[in-house]
Amino acid sequence: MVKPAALKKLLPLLKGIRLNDVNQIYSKSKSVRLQAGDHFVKEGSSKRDVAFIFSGLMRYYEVNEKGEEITTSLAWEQQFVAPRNVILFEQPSESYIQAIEPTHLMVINYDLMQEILESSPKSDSLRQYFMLQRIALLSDRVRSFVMLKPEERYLQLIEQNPSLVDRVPNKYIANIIGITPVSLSRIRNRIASQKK
Amino acid sequence: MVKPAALKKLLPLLKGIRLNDVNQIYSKSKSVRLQAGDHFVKEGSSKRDVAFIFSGLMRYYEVNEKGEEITTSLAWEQQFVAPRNVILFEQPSESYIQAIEPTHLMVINYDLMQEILESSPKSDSLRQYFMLQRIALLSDRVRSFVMLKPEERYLQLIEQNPSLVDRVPNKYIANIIGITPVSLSRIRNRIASQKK
DNA sequence: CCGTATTCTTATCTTTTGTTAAGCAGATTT
DNA sequence: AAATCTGCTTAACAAAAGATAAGAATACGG
Repeated sequence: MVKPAALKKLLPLLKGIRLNDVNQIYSKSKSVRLQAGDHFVKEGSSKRDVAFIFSGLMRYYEVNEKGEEITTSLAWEQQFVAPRNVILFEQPSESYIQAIEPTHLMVINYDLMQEILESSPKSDSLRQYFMLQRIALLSDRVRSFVMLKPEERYLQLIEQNPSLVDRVPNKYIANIIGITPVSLSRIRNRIASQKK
Repeated sequence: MVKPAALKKLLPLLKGIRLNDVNQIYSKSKSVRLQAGDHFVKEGSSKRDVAFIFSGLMRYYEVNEKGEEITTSLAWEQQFVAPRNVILFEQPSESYIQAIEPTHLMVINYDLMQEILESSPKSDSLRQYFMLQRIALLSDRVRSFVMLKPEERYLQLIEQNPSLVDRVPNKYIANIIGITPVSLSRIRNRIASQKK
C-alpha cells in the first residue's frame, strides 16, 4: 500500500477514472524503494508487474553479445516502467530495468490493474492517452536517428531534458543516442570549444 | 466508394467491429489510385485524412535544411498511413507521404471514422491493437539504432522484410537505417565479398 | 579524510562513414 | 534506336566514430 501523500502525484494522470477504481488500484499496489543499482526487472523475468515512478530515475539496458551493458532508455518521475516483452508479447523480458538514483515506485500487477480498470468508463481513453504519448516519443526518437547527426541528437536531448545532464552518467546518454561514451566525450569537447 | 473485392483485405483487421459500422465507413471513404511519385500528403498540409493501403508501396519523407529528401519510413499493403503531426498533435504535417509504386488507397477523414466507430463496442480494442502494433514496431526500430551497427540494421531489415529489397530503391533503405546511400552501397559490397 | 572505484577525458590508431564526383547500368522517353 | 534520366557503384579524400589504453577528475565507502 502506498502513502496518500505520494499518491497525489499520480492523480492528475488518472482524471476521469472513478475514485473507487483508483482506490482499488492503490490498495492492490505496493510501495517499493530502490537504491541506485537495484533492479526492478531482470533479463528473463516474466513477472507481469508495472511500476509508476514517484521519484527517482531508472534505466533500461540490455547486455550485448560482447557482454557490454547498453542503455536503451531512461525513465523518471511520473512515468511508468514495464518490461516491454512481457506486457506486449507475453515473453520473458529482454531488458533489465534498474534504478540509477534512489527511486520510489508504486508496483502493481499489470493484469490486475487492467481488471480493475476494465469496468471504468474512462479507462480506454486513459490507456489511449498513454499509448499516444509513447508513440509520439518513440517516433520522435526514430526521427532523430534518421534526420540528425550524433552531435545534433545530443543537443536535442539535453535541450528537451535539461535536468538529465546532471542526473545521468554520460556513458548512458551516449548509448541513448547510439554512440560510444568516448565519442560523446569528444562531441562535448567540440561543442565546448566552439562556444568560445 | 471502394469496390467490395478490395474490401476483403481490410475485413480481417476489423473483426469485432459491427458490420453496419464497417459499411458506413466504406460508404464514406473514397478509393484513390496513385502513380509512383504521386503524393497522398504534402508538407504543411492539415487535411485530416487517413488511408488504408490496399496495394502498393509508399514512403514518408522530410526535406532537411540542405534540401535533401530523407525517407523516414515505408508503408505497404494492409497498413494505414496518416500524417502523424496532423492526427496526433493537430499540427501541419512535417512529412510528405508519397507512392513509390502504383498504389491503391482507401481514404477517409479521420474524425469521421472515429465518429462512426465511437459507438461500436469493439472500437477501443481495435484502436488499442493498432497502437500496440505501432509501439512494438517503433521500439524495435529504436532498439536497432541503439544496439546494432548499420550493417546489422541492414541485414535485420532485409531479413524481416525480404520483399522490400526488390521493391524499394536502396537510397530509401539507406535513409531508413540512418546512413547515406553511398555507405549502404559499400556495406552491400562488403557483405557480398564476405560471402565468397 | 584517505583510499578505492567509477566515470570522464585525452591520445593513438583503425575502421567506418560522409562528401563529392565520375562512370556505369538499367529504365524511360521521344 | 538514340538520348535522357535515375539509381547504383566506385574512387579519393576528409571527417567522424570505434577500440584500446592511460591519465585525470569525481564520487563513494570506510
